[in-house]
Amino acid sequence: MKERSGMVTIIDVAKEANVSPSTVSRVLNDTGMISPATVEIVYQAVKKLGYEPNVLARSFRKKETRTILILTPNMTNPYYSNILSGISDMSREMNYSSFICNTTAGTAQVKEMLNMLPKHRADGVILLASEMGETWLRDFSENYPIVQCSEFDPDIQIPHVSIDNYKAAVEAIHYLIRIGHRKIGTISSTNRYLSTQLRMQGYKDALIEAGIEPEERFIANAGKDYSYASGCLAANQLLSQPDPPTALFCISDVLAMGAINTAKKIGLRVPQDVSVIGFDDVEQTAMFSPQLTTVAQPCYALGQKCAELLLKNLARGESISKETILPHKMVIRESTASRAV
Amino acid sequence: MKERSGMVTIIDVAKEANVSPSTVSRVLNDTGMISPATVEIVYQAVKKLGYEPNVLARSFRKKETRTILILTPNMTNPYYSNILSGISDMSREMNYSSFICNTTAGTAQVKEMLNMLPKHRADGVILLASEMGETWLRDFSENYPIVQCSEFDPDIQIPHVSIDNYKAAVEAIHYLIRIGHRKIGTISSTNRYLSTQLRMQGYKDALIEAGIEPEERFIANAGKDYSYASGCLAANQLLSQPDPPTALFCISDVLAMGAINTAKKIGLRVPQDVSVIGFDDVEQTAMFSPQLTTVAQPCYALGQKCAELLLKNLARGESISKETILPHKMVIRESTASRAV
DNA sequence: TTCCGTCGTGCAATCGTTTGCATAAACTCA
DNA sequence: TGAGTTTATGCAAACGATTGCACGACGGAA
Repeated sequence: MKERSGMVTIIDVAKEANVSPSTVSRVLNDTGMISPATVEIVYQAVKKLGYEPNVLARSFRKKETRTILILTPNMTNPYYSNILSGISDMSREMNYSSFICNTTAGTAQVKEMLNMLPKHRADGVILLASEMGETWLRDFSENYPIVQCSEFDPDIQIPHVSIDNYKAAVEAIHYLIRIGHRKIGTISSTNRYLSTQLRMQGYKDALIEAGIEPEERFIANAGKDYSYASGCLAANQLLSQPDPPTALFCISDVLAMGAINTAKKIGLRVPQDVSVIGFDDVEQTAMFSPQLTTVAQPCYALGQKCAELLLKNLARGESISKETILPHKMVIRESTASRAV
Repeated sequence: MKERSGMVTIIDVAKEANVSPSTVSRVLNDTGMISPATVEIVYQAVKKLGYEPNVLARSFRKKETRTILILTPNMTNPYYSNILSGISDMSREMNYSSFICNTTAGTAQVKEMLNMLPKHRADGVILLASEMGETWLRDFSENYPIVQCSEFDPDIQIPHVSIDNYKAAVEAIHYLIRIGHRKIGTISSTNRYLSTQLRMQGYKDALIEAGIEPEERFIANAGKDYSYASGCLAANQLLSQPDPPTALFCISDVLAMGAINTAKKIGLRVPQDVSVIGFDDVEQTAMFSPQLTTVAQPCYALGQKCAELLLKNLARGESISKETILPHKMVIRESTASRAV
């Protein structure tokens, strides 16, 4: 790699254009009044010298990085990667860059990464998937711009964007009941996400509302990781008991796929013997066979919205509304079938 | 959000510790000689005031951002997201941050993003999936540190990390031949990736080596996007002809899944009637049914290696070796079966 | 004691922009 | 024509860290 050709600064441009650095700066930033003639001259000098403003110097002076931090527990999971994609694209659209960081290691790592804000390495942060009970977050949010995506803690009023998980669950169960199911199980999780709690509540309430008493034996918990393997395990527990459920509401698509493959292994046909509903609607649900019936979350839009809220606050000082709910949608495909009542 | 409590600078720390700012700087950076006593005093002052160095000022002065740029055509595709994850984790380990940018819009967008380097917004760049023929890249690489992941152009000598695609394809075809297949088709793509070209060459050479003449009618091209839908289309073309192939070598797992589901739709059983091999070994291959036989790429490690090479160059001035090949691996699962000869 | 090398520290310049203030020129309007 | 206003520009001081250079103190060798 050859030595970078002597960096050209705003001073060089000023000299070339026979004006002061201030004027060049004003032209480039379109701030202050400058005559059209000068503008033209400056642009020509910029072009002639191939000047590129030093973002570092600019950021330093203006005390803004035009960069946001995104913390995600995982970036290979399609649910998160779609959100990340939404955030990322919207950021660029609004002339911001974004640092995406895995925080697999949990709270300690989150805290460590959040230090980027006091260090002036980022202007604001979007948190994906924070668990409940992190009260220290409130203090942090009083000092720095922050938006939470999908998950939040109702007791800690931090601006957040999500879907209505309770309603979504209720709708899913209603649908199963409507097509004739009475013995409806669920594969939930032991994590501390609000969404998990709300979906469980929706599941129970919808059953009760229909006059069906929720049964403990129809409820199974997958691991915190929402992994395929733990979906298999949970499904096995539910389906291999005597008088098993005829329908399963899973709180994620991956879990649902595990459930379906497990059902097949046990010798049950999906959807003829058991119906399965997933949650999220990640791409692979349509490639899976049978194609998954699921509750679709607008992941990409969720991400976009988070970025939009945060950046409008950063760039224009607009305050961030505490709660934004985006619409979900039941997508009925092949993994559910009606049952003669 | 309340006003950030008056930022504390290195000068405040210096005052508190009764030393000069230079000394504080030297303590914090562990550069130059300072007495243990002073070190102690400075650290106490830092702690007492809750001082966080202003990264912006530091970067500006040192002319380094400790940030790398990663350009990917897509971040939701699990193949890429695993690489990104590897890069990302390794960067953090080496105390660097990374900007991840989608460059869906193609070359123009790549060029635009690469401008972050002359603008001093990043110190180096990792390119995922560059197509061949981008000769302007050579000039760029002479001025800035750059590493290419997976794809590169042999005519443009830029440091790169990848697997041996030719050999991998040859192995896959050998395997199919060994288990009794003679009519072997391939689903390739019309993109301009070197990997595509090499895999095609490997496919043909392996057949010829085994005394089988490659037939045009056994070769189909999916779209440039490697999408599921285009995999379905290509498979349909291949399998619905008279005397169809008994095995399919697909250049990506998603394509393979499309092929398998299409085969099923046509009424062919996989693997009994037709064997299918994928490429990449993304997570979902194991959740798919039948589980996919495929050529595994070490995506995460690929990413790690790229980051390691780039960062060692950035941080320690080590030169980057032009070519790094990581091992691939055939993973035999359920989508292939031997055929009575 | 004198000389020299090493150690520990401070001074002040510097990095490239932005921006508050001052000012000169050009207009407006009575 | 002169006073007041607007327009266009330059000057110089920041921003917060790092770092080359200088200097005093100290220790050991001659």
